[in-house]
Amino acid sequence: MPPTRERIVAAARQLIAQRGYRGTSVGDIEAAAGLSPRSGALYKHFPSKRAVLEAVMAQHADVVDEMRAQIAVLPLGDLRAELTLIARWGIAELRREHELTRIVMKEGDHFPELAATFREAIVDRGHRLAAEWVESFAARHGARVHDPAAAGALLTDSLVGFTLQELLFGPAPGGVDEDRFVAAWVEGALALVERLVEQRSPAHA
Amino acid sequence: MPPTRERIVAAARQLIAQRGYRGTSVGDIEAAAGLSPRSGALYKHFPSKRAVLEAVMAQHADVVDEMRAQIAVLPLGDLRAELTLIARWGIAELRREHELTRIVMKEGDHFPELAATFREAIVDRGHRLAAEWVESFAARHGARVHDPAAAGALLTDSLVGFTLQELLFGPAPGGVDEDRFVAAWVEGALALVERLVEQRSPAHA
Amino acid sequence: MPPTRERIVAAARQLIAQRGYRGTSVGDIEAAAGLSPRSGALYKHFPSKRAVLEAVMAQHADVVDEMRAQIAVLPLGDLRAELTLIARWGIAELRREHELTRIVMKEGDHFPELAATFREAIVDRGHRLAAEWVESFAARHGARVHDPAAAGALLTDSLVGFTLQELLFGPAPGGVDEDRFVAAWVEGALALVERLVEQRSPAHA
Amino acid sequence: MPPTRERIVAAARQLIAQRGYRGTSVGDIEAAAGLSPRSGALYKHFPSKRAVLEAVMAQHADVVDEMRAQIAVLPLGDLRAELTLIARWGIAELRREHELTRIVMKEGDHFPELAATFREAIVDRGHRLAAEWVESFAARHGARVHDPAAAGALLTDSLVGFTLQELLFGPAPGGVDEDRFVAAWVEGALALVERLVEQRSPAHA
DNA sequence: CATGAATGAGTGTTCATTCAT
DNA sequence: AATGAATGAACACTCATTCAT
Repeated sequence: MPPTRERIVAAARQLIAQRGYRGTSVGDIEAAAGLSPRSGALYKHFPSKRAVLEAVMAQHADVVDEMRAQIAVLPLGDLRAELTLIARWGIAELRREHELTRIVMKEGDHFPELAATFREAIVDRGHRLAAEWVESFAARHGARVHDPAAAGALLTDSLVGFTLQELLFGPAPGGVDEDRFVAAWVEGALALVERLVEQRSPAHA
Repeated sequence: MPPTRERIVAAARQLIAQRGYRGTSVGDIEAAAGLSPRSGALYKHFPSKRAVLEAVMAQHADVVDEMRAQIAVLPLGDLRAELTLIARWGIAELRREHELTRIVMKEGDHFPELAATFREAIVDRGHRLAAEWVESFAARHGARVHDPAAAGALLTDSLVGFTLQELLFGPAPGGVDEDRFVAAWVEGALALVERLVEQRSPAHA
Repeated sequence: MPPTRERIVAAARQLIAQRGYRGTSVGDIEAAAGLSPRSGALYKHFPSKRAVLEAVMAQHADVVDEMRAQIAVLPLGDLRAELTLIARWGIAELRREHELTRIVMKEGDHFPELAATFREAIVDRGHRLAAEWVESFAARHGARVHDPAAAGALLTDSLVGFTLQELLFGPAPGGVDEDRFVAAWVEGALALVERLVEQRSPAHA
Repeated sequence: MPPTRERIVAAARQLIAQRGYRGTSVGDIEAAAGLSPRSGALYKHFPSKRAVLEAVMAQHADVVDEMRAQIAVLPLGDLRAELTLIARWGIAELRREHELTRIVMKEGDHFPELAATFREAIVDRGHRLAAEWVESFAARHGARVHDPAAAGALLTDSLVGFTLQELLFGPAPGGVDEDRFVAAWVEGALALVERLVEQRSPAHA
């Protein structure tokens, strides 16, 4: 059994993601961590309820570091295959952060540093990665793109939008599932980058 | 001054969007509605706190109906102009629902009917509108599209993703603003639908 | 329809007997009196909730006066028949006062004058009547009784005990019903007064 | 100092007997139990206010068991002495249950199980004991009684009536005190059982 | 390190009462 | 005379936090 402190953090992350910060009582966390509920045992490990939430967010930095490592390994072969991989990987990553995302959605207003951390670690990084990919693609075709950041944001935000809706509402009954969405996204991405390269390369020449 | 009941609903919408349902006390709502706080005056107009939240969500149906009306008036001329208008209008609509969206993000878990209503009224409708637009565009070019629903979801979700991030984190400092995002979106949409039409149209063969 | 004031008193008596004073809200009384609940309409007729209770008790004096009149009419024939009549009439009277009795049981602590009034009007009167009957019976047999008040109390309190239990617990399932209780009471009363007369008359002679 | 739980039960019994269930606030009970009022400390020991009332009634089962033990020890010598003892003991027992009785009178409507428990534990038991006594008395004289249950109810209910009036109104000023009432009761009981035996015994024929 | 008891502030809700209409 | 809205004080109950053991 992991040490009590870690059990508390894990329990808190799960509960807060489900019920929100105010909706989760210290007693709930204690119970879920295997302590006797309402005993105050949590306070041997954290000075306050809020400190537990901060620990939950802090724990998150590690996760983000893992992500960075994985990204380097992306294969470069068939363009369509590459884009499909990117899309799937992005969705998977966002899903892995469901709980943290939920917490940010629920408590971001009250814990702005928390929201800021999350944005830098996940969102901004995603935008930057996508922008870099667009630029590198253009470079591979000897072209330059007018606004690669915007293109990156577009590619990223559509994945984010899809995932957040799934998170908020569950899978749509009769809606577009991941496979179809990814297929559409790949087609759109392909169309976009090819058009960007076409548009700009003649002008540049 | 609008009648008390309406003031209560307005106050509740704002407060709950900011602080969440549990974070907003009946006394807070009363105070914000110009009643004396902790007086229980709210209960002359609603049987419970929860009923206030339901009224907040109900109020929303009207908004959606307005949307439908506006959409019919969309001009059909220059394609790029049309898409720009669609994007701007979609973002504006989603922004208009910021508060409701916030409430759904914070309380969707606890009030599933609320989330379901929101999904049907806003998200699903958006998807359907976009899918219809794609199909009508293809029809205008005598073509058919493989998976118009997926294309519609893609177009919609990217706007949703953009707006939700803005909502969650505020405007990104040094990030992509609405103008640039819309420009990228229009380009992407254009590229996508043209490619879809080419791929599928018999003319292509 | 009787005037509002009377409807309020009637409604209050019933409700307070059922639910107690604190368990009955002004709104309940208003509703039961045909006024719109929680409107405060009661206060056009009474200065306070407590004043309503006082009016309920005051109304009671009339009832007691009726009792006095009936008692004179008691027939004097067969002794067993006479006692049976007394028992049945006593039980009936106590039952007629069920609601007031309930109120006294529930609220007597808080409204001592109310309890005192009730005692004088019902209990003490019963005791006195019974004592007088015992004495007159002894006189009819040319005897005197040692403690007619105690004998009267005994005869009265057994009826009271029977009725109060019925009131508190409802009719006992498989218990002794009114007919059997009255039969036993008559037998007991007969045995008692005959013994009292025997005991004392020889000593007196 | 007895443990907190017991102090709460004791305080609750007293307060509820005086003021009724609704008239007694959790804060009142806490204060009377030596806890800080309105602190919610009671909820460490009971899940709800109602549970406290139930504990008060449950406590009562022990008392009844004691009664049964005492009754077995009743001496069998002089009949008049035996009856006097029975009467005094019965009155004493009923007085010991004054608080519980008050609670049943005030709250029996709202807590029917409570009233039912009380009835079975106290009233029905009393009736049965008295009926058995009458039968055993008749048996001692080789006779049988027509309706021993009714006779038992008569003997019991007169004691109950006496005690309830005392409870409701306090000792009557200038009324019949316990000594005189008991004397009358013994005389009545004696007269009754002797008459029942005469009536029914074959010796009478 | 863990527990049970305690505390005081707070929550949603009810209610007697007042007042303008 | 009756109503609907408003008020402030109460109530049952919850919770974050502290402390002695």
